[in-house]
This record gives sequence, C-alpha cells and structure tokens, in this order.
Amino acid sequence: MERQYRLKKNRAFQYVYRRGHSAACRDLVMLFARGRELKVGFSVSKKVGNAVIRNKVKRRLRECFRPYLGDVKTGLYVIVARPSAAKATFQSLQKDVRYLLKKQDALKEGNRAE
RNA sequence: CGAGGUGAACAGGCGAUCGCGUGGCUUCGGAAGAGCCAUGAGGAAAGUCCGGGCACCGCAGAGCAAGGGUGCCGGCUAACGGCCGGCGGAGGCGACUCCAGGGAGAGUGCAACAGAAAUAAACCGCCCGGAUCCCCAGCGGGAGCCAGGUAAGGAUGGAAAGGCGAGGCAAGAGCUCACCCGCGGGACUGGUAACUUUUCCGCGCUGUAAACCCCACCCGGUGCAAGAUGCAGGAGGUACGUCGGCUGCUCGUCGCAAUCCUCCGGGAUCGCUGGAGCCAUCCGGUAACGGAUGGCCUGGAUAGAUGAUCGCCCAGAACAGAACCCGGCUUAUGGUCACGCUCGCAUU
RNA sequence: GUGGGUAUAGCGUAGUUGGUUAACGCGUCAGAUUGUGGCUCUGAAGAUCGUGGGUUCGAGUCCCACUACUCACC
Repeated sequence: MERQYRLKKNRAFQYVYRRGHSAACRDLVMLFARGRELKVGFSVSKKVGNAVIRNKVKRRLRECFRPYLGDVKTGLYVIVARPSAAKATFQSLQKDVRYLLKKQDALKEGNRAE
C-alpha cells in the first residue's frame, strides 16, 4: 500500500472523527468521510498491546485494505483497532474489512472484489 | 541417572507468489511512472538507572554557595555508579555465589516495650559504722531508721560495662596475676596497596552514618521536538535603568536598536549515520584490556518501512520493534552446547 | 524525549523526626428496636501496607531494583 494513499496528519484524523460516519464490528471500527482524494489511516492504541503487537495489527490491516484500493469510493477512511483485534487472525480481519466496506456502501457499483 | 555450578554462541531455516522503505542503474527532454539489482530491527532495540560524544545556551573567563552523587585496594577505560584481579566479611556439605565494604577516638540526635538501671546507673541485695528500740543475768542476737562502701547476684533486652580461674577484701570489684577474646598504636615478615605474619606497649571503648553529619573525590545547564539554513505569516515592544543576555550570589563582560528585539505558530531541507565500528590472525598481559597486520561496509524511517498465503525440514518457538549515536547496568525470555566443575545414588 | 507523583480492609482516605495492638467514614455481617422494611443504636469480621531484596534490635515509614496507574513540559 503506497504512501500517497496514506492518511498522515493529526488534523486529518480529527476531521474524519468529526465528519465521518462510523460502522463497527467486534474487532474494528471504520470511519468514512467522503472527499476528492482517497486516503486511509489506521489507529491502534496502546490498549491493543505492545509495540510489536500494534505494528503487526497495522500491517495486517494495511494488507487487508490493499486489494480494495481501486474498487472503493474516494474519501478519507480511518480504521480503528479494538483490543480484541490483537488476537484475531488475518482471515477474520479481512472478512471484517469487507463487511464494513459493504456496510458503509463504499464499494463502487459493479466492480466488487470477490 | 538425578540435583546443582560456571561459561559460551544462537534467536527458526529454505523455496514460491503478491506487497513495502532506502540506495544505485536503465528507460525518458525532465518529472511522474515502470523495470532490474543491492540492502533492510535486537540481545535485550525495552526500562531510562548511570557515563560519554554531538549541538545550543551561559561563554575572555573565574570563584563561592546551594544541591546531588560516589566511597576497601590495585588495574582497565574516552568516561562511569561499569569491567577485571586481589583483600576483608557473609552464605553454602561443595563447585561457587553475594556484599553502599570510609569515619561512631570531632560533634548532635535516637534506642519503643520490658527491665532496678540504656550510655549511664545504687531499686533490691551484700557489707562497715552510728544512734534508737526489743530479747538476754551476761557473752551476744534481732528489728526498722540514718550515713556510706560495693557492679559478685537479681524475671528484661538486639545490646547490661570483656570471659574463666586463682589471689585479695568488711563486702566486693582488672583491684592484682595467668590464659583467652577484642580495640588502638609502634616495630617486624610478605605484598605496589588494601591487608597480613610475629611480637611489644596501652586500653576494655554499646549500637545506629541506606539519622543529621565529618572526610576525600566528582558534577555548569538544557537536550536531535538539540540546533542550522531557506519559504510564507501573525501579535507586541520603545531608549543608559529599578533594562536585557536558560539556575542563586559576587566579580567580570557584551548589547543600546525599526534592515532591531521578544513571543506565537505552519511547512521544507539538513542534522542522519563510517563508528571509542565489525571479523580473522599474531604479540603483550593472570584477566579486564591494549598493540600490530589483513579484510569488510552493515537500517535511516517520519502516522513511522520486514507483512500475507502455501509447501518442506520441524517440537509450528519465548521475550519482544531502531527514531541522533555509542559504552555499561537492570529487567523480560526460548531451546542448545561445553566443562580435566560440585554433590548424591546405583553398577563395575 | 525529559522530569515528577501515587499505590494501605470491597470503596474513599489518615498514619507527624523508624517503636509494640496500622486509624476514620461508607459498605458487609450479627443482634436490638418495628407487625415488616428503612432510619437509629450496639457489636463483630475484613489488611502478604503494589512486588522482590537490603540497612536496622525493629520498616507502612529509610535505601535499591521492578510492576501498574497517572500528571506536566517541549
């Protein structure tokens, strides 16, 4: 997942928290605010685990989101990991991401990745 | 075989597909993009407990105070509160391990409860003497009182004025003597030294300095969000003093203004990784370590790069992620190996 | 990155220069009162003083290391 698609500044995160719509499941929360460019940010707090665990969760989430980059409506996404995400497998995270994208109605019509 | 002790290296490997950071090359007028190649977390990267480098501030620089730290000896080191080797003490049957280990003979404080008494002592007891009273024919005996002597004995306590024996005494006492114990000093043996061997003299002194303190030595402050250079912007200030110049005081010194000063906050580039570096051999040293020669280049991100899936080996395996960089310490943690190390059991 | 603070009964807090039994309130339990409950009164239980070492005769207190939580600044 390339850097140009990444959400970086704290202000951008604050914007999404204020304006975005949220959808949640057991391990994840997804916020989405429509916009012109496509950027994705990940938020993993210290409650999830130590630095190694947090990095691993972020990597997995990035890998989960990568296949949908071309198939998703433009805007700012923030994915928040809950503490239970540390124990989740890659497959279950991937299922959760797809479920949340559908719930947000963010997938482009007729171009769904299966 | 079991239970230990010490030390050492390693930190899953290989292959396939997709994906990421950095550097180089090619494509291209250039950028973007694409392709290829190389490379890409640790022994603790952690905790932030110490020591430095580096940067800025103070800055010709200096002194004092305050505060903090260290504390057997010698060596190593850039330095250290670290390491190595000794000494002393403590623990363990032993291999071996652990120790903030200067000064209580400079002063102050504290030592609850118990106990007669807690750093110094006469409550009981023991003993001499005095007057009074009682018993007795008398010798004499007894009772409490007064004034002294005495630390041998007395339920305590962590600690009770060295221990034991003999002499001595009215009763006693290192009061005296022999032996032993401890402390201080001198000489001597060995050692660079801490210390130690032997001996002589003096003394018998409570413990606590991780209580205040004394002595010796060390420490200026702030930290890469340091700081430097560009870009764009906002707010405020007003003249020799009662100003300002990152800690207190004293000296010293500098500045005196709008093209300046102070403050605020946004973004970019640099700082940014080749270094007290790593590996091998030889030499010196008990060792820590040092020297010589040869070889190697080995992360540099900036919401933060190592992942996902599968196969084989295999017991699917712990603690855990660089953020300026090094040297230590401490803590967390997986299995492996070595020992001409120890103890126990069994067999020969 | 740097520098502080806190940890004591189920909960919230005391604990003064080390000294015997760690105090208080709420809560809990038992009893009394009441026809029953509450209020009230009486009594009781409940603490590895965050963990592990050390100094000391003696540690909640002093020293060291660690753990968790929390605050401040840039």
